[in-house]
Amino acid sequence: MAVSVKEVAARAGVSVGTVSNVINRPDMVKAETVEKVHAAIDELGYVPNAAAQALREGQSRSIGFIALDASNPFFTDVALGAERQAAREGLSVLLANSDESVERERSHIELFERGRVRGLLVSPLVEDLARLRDVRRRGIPVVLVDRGTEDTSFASVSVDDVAGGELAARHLLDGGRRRLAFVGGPTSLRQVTDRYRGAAAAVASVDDASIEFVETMALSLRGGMRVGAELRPRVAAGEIDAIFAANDLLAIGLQQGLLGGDEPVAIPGDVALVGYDDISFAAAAVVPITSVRQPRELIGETAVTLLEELREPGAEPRQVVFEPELVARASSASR
Amino acid sequence: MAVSVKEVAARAGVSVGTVSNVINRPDMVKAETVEKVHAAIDELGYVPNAAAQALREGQSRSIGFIALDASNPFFTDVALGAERQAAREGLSVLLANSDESVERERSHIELFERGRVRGLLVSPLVEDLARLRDVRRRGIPVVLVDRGTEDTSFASVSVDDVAGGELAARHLLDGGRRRLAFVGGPTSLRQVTDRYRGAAAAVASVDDASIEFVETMALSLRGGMRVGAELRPRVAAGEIDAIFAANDLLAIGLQQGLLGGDEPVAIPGDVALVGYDDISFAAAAVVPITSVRQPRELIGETAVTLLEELREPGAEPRQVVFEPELVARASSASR
DNA sequence: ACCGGTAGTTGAATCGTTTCAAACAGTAGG
DNA sequence: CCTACTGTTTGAAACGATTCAACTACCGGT
Repeated sequence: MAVSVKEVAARAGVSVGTVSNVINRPDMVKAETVEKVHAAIDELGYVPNAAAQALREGQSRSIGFIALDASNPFFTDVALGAERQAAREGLSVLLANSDESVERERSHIELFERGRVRGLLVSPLVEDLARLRDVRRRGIPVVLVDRGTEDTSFASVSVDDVAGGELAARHLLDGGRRRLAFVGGPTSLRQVTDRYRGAAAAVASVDDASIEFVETMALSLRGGMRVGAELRPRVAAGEIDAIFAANDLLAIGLQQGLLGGDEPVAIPGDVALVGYDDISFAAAAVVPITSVRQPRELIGETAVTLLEELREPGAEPRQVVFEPELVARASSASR
Repeated sequence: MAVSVKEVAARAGVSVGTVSNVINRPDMVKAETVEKVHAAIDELGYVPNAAAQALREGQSRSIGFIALDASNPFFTDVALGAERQAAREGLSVLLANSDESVERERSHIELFERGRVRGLLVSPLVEDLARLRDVRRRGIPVVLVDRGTEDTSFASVSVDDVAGGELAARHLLDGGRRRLAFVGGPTSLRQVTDRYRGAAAAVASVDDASIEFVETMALSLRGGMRVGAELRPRVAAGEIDAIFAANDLLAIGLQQGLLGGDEPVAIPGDVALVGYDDISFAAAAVVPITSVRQPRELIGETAVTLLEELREPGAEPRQVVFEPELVARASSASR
């Protein structure tokens, strides 16, 4: 069905080797021949078969990117950065969505491994990195994205989530808040626990301040709305005067939950709100949301760079950590 | 480097054919042999090479999905639906982002064609479908997503954008608005022109109503903000009392532009706002945005189904058209 | 002892591309 | 006329999985 080098060769009246040379090293072929072959390629609509190339080369020209949640704009921006850098090196990025499901993460890893991708960027779901270690042992370089780890045998690009959590909590404390709630989950996500730890550290340094951990099932709009509605009476009762959400989707949902219903509370009047990631929708919310910004596209670019570094023989895996930055908006204004 | 059937065969003390049989038709192999082979597979960490399989089969188990803008939650939801349906059929979906760039669209089409994907779902950028016709001629089935076409030789899944535009405009007119503005662009996108046409038709049926086309560079938050700021004085001057945005990203940006600056206007007091797609952020905006809803995940699922249908010999390409639905929120309340 | 049949296993051929040693044609130098 | 060399082209081998005709071993029946 599909056109192969063989047909092109026959049409141009040369051998398959020559066709391949025309494509890959045209300067060692006579100009006249090059022309003949190109004519044949165009006439037949020849498109090289990537499967055959990958088989020959031992690996494909693609990088696999497994995101925690592709519907979170944070990850699409990271992916955009990765694509950009990959394009510069003549590679492409295939995006897969683990949707916070361990099972899907597993099946995507396998899919990419079967595809002999050139490398894997993973925003890993679980604390257990054993599976990724297996992948690496089989010769596929792995870079962890948005997640640092003590295991320095992995290359990683991350943002200091403990510092980010501290930044957020300190900002709330500086604004005069004392009864904080941290909303996030599942606790199996490192991002969630680190951000909480940072916030808790900041809170511990202030005498009369406290922080409470409110666990959610997922870092989603929906999850936030539910918790927001639950927390509303407690805010009204003065038990909570500030909420730090583990990401912006959650924060936006929380805001909806808090502002909805029969007896909405005021933001920032009754309660201050801080999110994380600074996705573009955070600024567009009912009350613009203060957020901890991460250099999203830079994270993606750097991940691809680290991946390419890993391929050099004897290369040491690097851990790159960026610093987060607080973007203050109306949702956390002092009272 | 990587482990192949050959090594597995050697380790298990059988031939390569037997290893393959164990994997693909275990019931014709002696139980004892199956066990031996599985042991070898586990010990060596064998992962089948998808490139070799694809080469042999003539095509891969993956479907390519080229989205107009992967950072638009609308498309990630469509992709989610597609993935779900694909998973049911044992396939996977590879996502690529054309970012409203014709050049990137072209390069992704080529990438997928090289990869001999099983089919292509495309949300096409340009009116010119010639390139897709070439792809199809080379034997790769194509389904157009979110875009109908007169060319009935293409299978497509779309939502009636003319009806959607009419729905939006009629809603605004019913609310007493008369001086409408349609904001969208580029005009090369069918979605944009169809939605405008529908709106214009509704406006034409009301005597003293008018509609104006305001063109933007892209359907993005940023583009909306810019136009919103530009339109603000004209709204204040009473020249415009309703805005229909070609999608929700634009609408959210517009809202920010209208509400910002020194002399913000009131929504829906001074101007009503309607968006399109009903992405989850629309409801979370400063003023919750009325929007025309499309069955996002269903679109994705249906696209995959149509693709599989196309593979059956002699199958006729189907055009599926869904009906849009208006979701009224605060941004378009009557005065 | 021979035939037919069943169950299990084998290994060569195939897919499309790239590589590389070898072949070839032509030219300059001796 | 031979040698050495350059520039160009060739065709077979290799990558890994699957398929399928051919083969082996064994059993039951005659």
